[in-house]
This record gives sequence, C-alpha cells and structure tokens, in this order.
Amino acid sequence: MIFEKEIKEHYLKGHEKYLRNISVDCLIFGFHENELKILLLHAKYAGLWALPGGFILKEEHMDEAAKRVLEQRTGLKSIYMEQFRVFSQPNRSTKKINKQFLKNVGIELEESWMFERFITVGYTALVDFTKVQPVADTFSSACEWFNISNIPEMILDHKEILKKALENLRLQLNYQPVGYNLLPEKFTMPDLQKLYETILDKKLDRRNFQRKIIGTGILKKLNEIKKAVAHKAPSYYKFDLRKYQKALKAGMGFEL
Amino acid sequence: MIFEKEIKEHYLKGHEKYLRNISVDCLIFGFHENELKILLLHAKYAGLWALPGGFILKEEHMDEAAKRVLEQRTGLKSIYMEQFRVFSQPNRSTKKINKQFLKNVGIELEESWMFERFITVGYTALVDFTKVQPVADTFSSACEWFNISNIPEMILDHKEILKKALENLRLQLNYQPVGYNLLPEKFTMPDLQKLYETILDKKLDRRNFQRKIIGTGILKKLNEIKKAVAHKAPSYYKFDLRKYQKALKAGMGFEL
DNA sequence: TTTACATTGCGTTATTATGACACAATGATA
DNA sequence: TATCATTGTGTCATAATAACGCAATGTAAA
Repeated sequence: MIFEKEIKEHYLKGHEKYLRNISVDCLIFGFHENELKILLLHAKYAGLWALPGGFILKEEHMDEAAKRVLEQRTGLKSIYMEQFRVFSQPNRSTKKINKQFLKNVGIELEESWMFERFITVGYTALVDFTKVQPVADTFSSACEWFNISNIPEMILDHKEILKKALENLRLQLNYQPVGYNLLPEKFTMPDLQKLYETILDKKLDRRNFQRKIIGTGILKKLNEIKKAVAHKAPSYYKFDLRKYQKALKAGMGFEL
Repeated sequence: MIFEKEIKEHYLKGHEKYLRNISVDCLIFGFHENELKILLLHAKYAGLWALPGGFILKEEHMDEAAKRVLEQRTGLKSIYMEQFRVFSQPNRSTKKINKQFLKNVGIELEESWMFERFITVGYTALVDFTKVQPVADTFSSACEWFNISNIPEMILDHKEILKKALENLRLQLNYQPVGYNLLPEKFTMPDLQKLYETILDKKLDRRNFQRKIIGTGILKKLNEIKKAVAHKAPSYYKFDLRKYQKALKAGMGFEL
C-alpha cells in the first residue's frame, strides 16, 4: 500500500528533509453565511481534529512552509499569511498517539524524529470560503470547515492556539483592514459589517460603521445594486486594492 | 583548558541536551541618562557583536529558556519577557564562522548540530539599567550596553531583529504601560516622559503627557519632592503595580 | 393597486478625547 | 533680592466618537 510506505518513510527519514523540533500550524479562516469558519483536519493518528500543519524544509523560509500547507489544503496560492505566535510548552509531543497510530497501520518503531517534542509557529490566513476545495492529506481522514462557535475536540494545545489566533485577529481589526480575502469581489455594506461584527463578536452601529469605513477610502462604490432582495436594495462595493494595501501598512487610524 | 573541553562538549553533544534548529535571542533594553540602551555580547566565534541568545532544553518552555539567558547575562530574575517574532530565513546558519572558530581553539569537527540552520525567536525584556551586572559567557569576550543610536556591526540578521524589536516596542507603547522595569522605583514625571520620548523618538507635550498618564491611574504620587535640583523641584511618583498590571492586559486606551 | 414595513443612505447632535497654549508657583542661582 | 528655567494646573478650539432622526426604497402583504 502506497500510504504505508509513505508513512514509514516520513517517520524514519523525515528529519533528513525537514528541520527538527519545529513545525508550523495554519489557522485558515473563512466567512460564509454570517459565520466565521476555520479549516480543520481529522488526524488519523489521534482520532481527533487538528490544525493543518507541516514541517519546514531544510532550505525553506518558514513563511513558505506555511504557504505550502495552505496551498496543499485549500488549493489557494499567493495568499498572505502571517505568523502571530510561537507555542512551546514542553509537553508538545505526540509520541504515544503516534506510536499507537503506527501500530495500527502495521509499523513498529522505537525511534523517530516525529516522537520528539515540537515547538510550533501559528500562522493565520483569511481566505475566500467559496474558492476553497478542502483536501485531506496522508495523515488525515477528512478536511472540513467548522464554525468558530462550534469547535470539536482537538489534539494537543490546538484549541489554545485557535483562541490566541482569534484574539490576535480581533486586535488586528483596529489597525488593519480585513475582508479582501474573506469576501467575494463584490459585496454590500451590510456584508462587510456582518464580517466585522462576527469577528469582533459584537454589534456595531450601522451608520457609524459606514462612515468610518468609507472614510478610510479603501472602498469603491459600484454603480450596481443587489437584486432580488427584500426591502431596500443595498449598493455593491469592492475594495480599492491600492488603498487597501496602503492601509495594511499604515493602519486604519480609528477604533470600532 | 576548561573552555576548550566545554566548547567541544557543546559542539559534539549539545543536541542531546537542547532542541535542534531552534534558538532564542534576547533583546534586553535598558534606560540610562536619557538614552535607550541594549545589551550585546561580543561573539568570539565571529569577532562581531551579537544578541544574547541560547538554546532550549529538551524539557524546557521556550519562555523559560529566554529567562535563563536573561538571568545569566544580567543576574536579573523574575523579569517579564515576551516573544515578539520568529526569524527564519534559510541562511540563518553560522557553519563557516563556527568552523573557523573551532579551528582557532584547536578543534576540528566535520559534523555538529551547531553547523545547522537555526530558526530563532526574539524575546524582549525591559530592565533596570542600574541593577544589571553584564556577564559574558564561554563563547563571548565581552558583554556591554550600547546606545540604540550607536549600534556596532552585528552577526547574521541580528541588526534586523533589533530593528523589528524597536518597531514592536514603539507599537506596544500605545497599548501598554512601559517603565516599571526600566525606571527606578521612584521617579519624576520628566523622567517618565523622557523615557517615552526616547523610545518613540519624538517630543511630547509636557502637559498633555501628564494628563494622559495620570488619567490611566497607573501612577501614585508620593509626598516627596526631588531635592538638590535647579529650578522648581518635581514630585516623585511610583507605579501602582496593581493598576499597572491591569493596564498591561487591558491596554492604555489612548494615543501619544 | 395600495399600504405596510424592514432596510438603506444620508444626515444631526451631544459627548468625549486631543492638541495647542496660558499663567502662576517654585526654588536654586546670580 | 531679582532672575529664570522648570513644574503644576487650567483653558480653549478642534477633531473623533457615540447615539440617534428621518426620508427613500422596493418587496410583500392587504
């Protein structure tokens, strides 16, 4: 079986290919039907859900490793990812469950780089939910979106990592624009507001929100109105990418 | 010679004690005579200055490793340190200069964990300059304070790390109080303002600064006035540690 | 066809935060 | 005793923010 060979190779010789004791974990956020979502893998070796993660090739920048994982799970290229924190408790090792997993697929090993402790770096990405084709990997039986409000049991400290990522995301919202990767190209003001409300987990005043967002200049109003909608139809907007990028660097200059 | 044995041991067997491919580097900031300073080591193996760094014991939290380095270099215990960023360019390796260094002390090695690429995590600490006794280590010939405005040539990407640390420090100033570890227990309002001005590298209005800082409630005014000073004598203040800690978590709520 | 109504778009007003500056009090030094 | 740089406290104009009003819109119900 191809899987078995691949798995054995990974446990026996992976350390010749990858750096030891260090990994990246990706927090891939999406937004759909007014819910913030995150992409998780079902880890065969643990029987639990896990953040999509990976290792760093010996000659690879860590940022590239994170992008590689993102692309493998979602098919998305050139998405901006940013490290937000290192997680380094000494008990970050899955020796026992890894051994059990190997036993289950008929492999027995005494030593492996995979049995050691791993320090991991969390990376966040905000992606367009509708463009993602979740793909499981050799070590996973499934790859699915979960609502932030309904997270399953997860391995190791992955729930803690997710919690910190959310805190980080909320903080960033005050200094950086959000939405370019999370929303479709055309969107309405209520769409954007709901995104902000979902991430911040609080209601915002519709009129003040509009004034502030418009004030940043990151939006372009289109001469197009949403159709087939109850009540007054809202205008479509799209991001002014140049000004959006500027705001990413310079900050937003207001609080919500 | 004791050094030689210790060095050889480190290069040959360090990987049994420490995690591989990963290190911590400490940015130890101090404040003295209106100058922001940073503690640097003169690395024997490179003949250049370097950030005090170290490796992570196999059963040690990375935060502990950073604190260990801080204590070894400064003698200071229980100082709060915080990770701020990971540096992971693929060329972060000192194989060549390490080999040259070993040759100089009469050791020749083909392989060593120390020749590999290292990913490093930057940690910042703000310490009381007057309480520090800089101590060099086995691999360093000196340990000294440098003014931020006058940094010597440094190994690898350490100058870049310092630059990012300063950016980070400036950003933090808007959300968190600073000074508890940098200033002596008693200090005057002009002292505190000069600290802020030095870090931010800009002048602040004396009266507005005072209003805002007082407004946070992190200061306690003492019934004591600075003596032997020209012109009107300023009051002493000290930090209200409880409210200071609160502000660390909740943020300051204003801009300077 | 008309009416009701939730929603949008564009406003106003009160409150608060901020930046810029005025002035008297202080106390060592001339 | 006078000088003067510095401190402590306060004022005022301006900008940012929160809270709210109201007409326009267009589907859905009457």
